[in-house]
Amino acid sequence: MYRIGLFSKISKTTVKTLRYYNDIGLLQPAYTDKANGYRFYTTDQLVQLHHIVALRQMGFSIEDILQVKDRDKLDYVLARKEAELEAEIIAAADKLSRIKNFKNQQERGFSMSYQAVIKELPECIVYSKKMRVPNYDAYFELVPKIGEEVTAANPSLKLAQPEYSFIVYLDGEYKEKDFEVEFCEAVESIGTETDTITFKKIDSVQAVTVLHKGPYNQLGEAYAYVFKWIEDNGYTATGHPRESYIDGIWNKDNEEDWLTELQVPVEKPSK
Amino acid sequence: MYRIGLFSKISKTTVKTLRYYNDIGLLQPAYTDKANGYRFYTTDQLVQLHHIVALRQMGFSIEDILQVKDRDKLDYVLARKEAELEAEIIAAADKLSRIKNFKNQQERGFSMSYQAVIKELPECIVYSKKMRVPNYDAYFELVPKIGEEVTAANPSLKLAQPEYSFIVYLDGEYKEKDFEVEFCEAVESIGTETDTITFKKIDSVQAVTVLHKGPYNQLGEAYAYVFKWIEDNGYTATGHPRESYIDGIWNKDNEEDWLTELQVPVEKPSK
DNA sequence: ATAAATTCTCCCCTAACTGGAGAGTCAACA
DNA sequence: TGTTGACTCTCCAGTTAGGGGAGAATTTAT
Repeated sequence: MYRIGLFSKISKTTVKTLRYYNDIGLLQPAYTDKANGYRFYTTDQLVQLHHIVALRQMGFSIEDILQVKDRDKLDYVLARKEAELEAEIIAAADKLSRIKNFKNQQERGFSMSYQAVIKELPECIVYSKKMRVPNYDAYFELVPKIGEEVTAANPSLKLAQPEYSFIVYLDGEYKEKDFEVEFCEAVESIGTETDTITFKKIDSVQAVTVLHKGPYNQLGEAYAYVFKWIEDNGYTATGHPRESYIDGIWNKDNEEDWLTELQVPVEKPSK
Repeated sequence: MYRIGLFSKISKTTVKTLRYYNDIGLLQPAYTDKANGYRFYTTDQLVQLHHIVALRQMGFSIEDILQVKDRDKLDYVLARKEAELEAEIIAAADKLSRIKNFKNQQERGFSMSYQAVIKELPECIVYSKKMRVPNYDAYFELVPKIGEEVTAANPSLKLAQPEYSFIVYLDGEYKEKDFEVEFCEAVESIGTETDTITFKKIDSVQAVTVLHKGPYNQLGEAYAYVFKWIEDNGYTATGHPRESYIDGIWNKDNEEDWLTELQVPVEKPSK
């Protein structure tokens, strides 16, 4: 019979941990003195504790170890933990990749410091209109007219909150002039369509996003950055990029203050 | 100016998180209404938050991000986090390796279920005697005599607490009879040596340990297990194995109750 | 005017312990 | 026998990065 201090040295486990394991019922001392509360351990507990530590070193939580006392659940818990660890390695490698990418970008002293963030874009309902425009300015002149057209056909239709309007480039590549685009604006519900305007539900999707501050003719840099980022970090683009307009001519006079979020749907290939 | 709910949707960040970031001073709203405590955000905060989220997705803690506001510390924090992530990947791979090893062992239905645990063996002072013995029984008959010899030369010398005596095999390989061994017993301080007995300090060392319950002639299985484990899990043995005697003839009559901890100093090769 | 939605603060919860306070207990030494 | 000093006890608070929920106040919509 060893008292807790000696047993802690034999087992190389702290006294605090032994008391904690006692409290939560993971490892009971062989005997507890009723009068003074002293815990007494034997080599039986040493064997049990050795087993517990072995499982802890495999990464199991204490909850898991309590479960595993039921031998039937062992296989299940083992398999689950294995999958968890594999996911953990992937997640850490992903972070590492981002950091290396960031350091690289710093060293090269990119003119603008973009930051990629992965988000889940929630599903939404939009009305959409496809068109060919010669340049950005022409596009932004058209937008209010589209709004009027939709309101004419759907007088009580409301825009979604927060407002979310974006453009999708239908050309295979990025262009600065004469491009085929689809304008989308999120609304609360599906309305009645017109010749040129359709409604659709867009499913939620994972996307890498970048904020671009400044005029639209510099968006090219943001595109370059984000597509390089996607490649460098082992993702794959799975949809058309969206430009979501946050601040623009409608609320900021100075082009330098315009704010746009570039969103590119991506997936991480499993292997 | 957006209220918190709307801003939370725009930024895809929960209201709870925004309030928390406000509390800890990571992201202040543009304006807080004194009368009702309402927080108001602008697109300025959107840009800041985007940056924060990017750093969080690289794995930085909030503490780190607060530090990084001081641009000088950025490089240092980046490098440290990189090292941490690499260590994390190694640790997870290590756990995974142990689990796979454990599953394997289960399937093969090993006769005895050994469990390997890695521990730091603390430094200690021992007296030591080298000798050649024909077998275990002869060895255990000699041990008390060594004790007497040491006590004769050092009447006031005390054994370390907990008691720690072990045998080191000096032959290159494991043998069951006629082996060259070094007997060591931990004591409180260095004493005066004799012809055959020397004192030395043993540095702390990392070791993989296995508990063996039963008679000594079955220790061979434990050796086989532990050396296979070392190889399977990518470690390297860096010293002689020690047998530490916990329960034995001196306190247990039945051989089946004897308990021995096999300790093999190891290192994890860095690459 | 009333109902519904939004926001506020405050408190508790997480995992696996660690650190410390204050009090009681034990063994050794003078 | 008294007194240290070592040991042990319980209880409380803190760690991360928020999540859940209560109850109250305010704002918005009907």
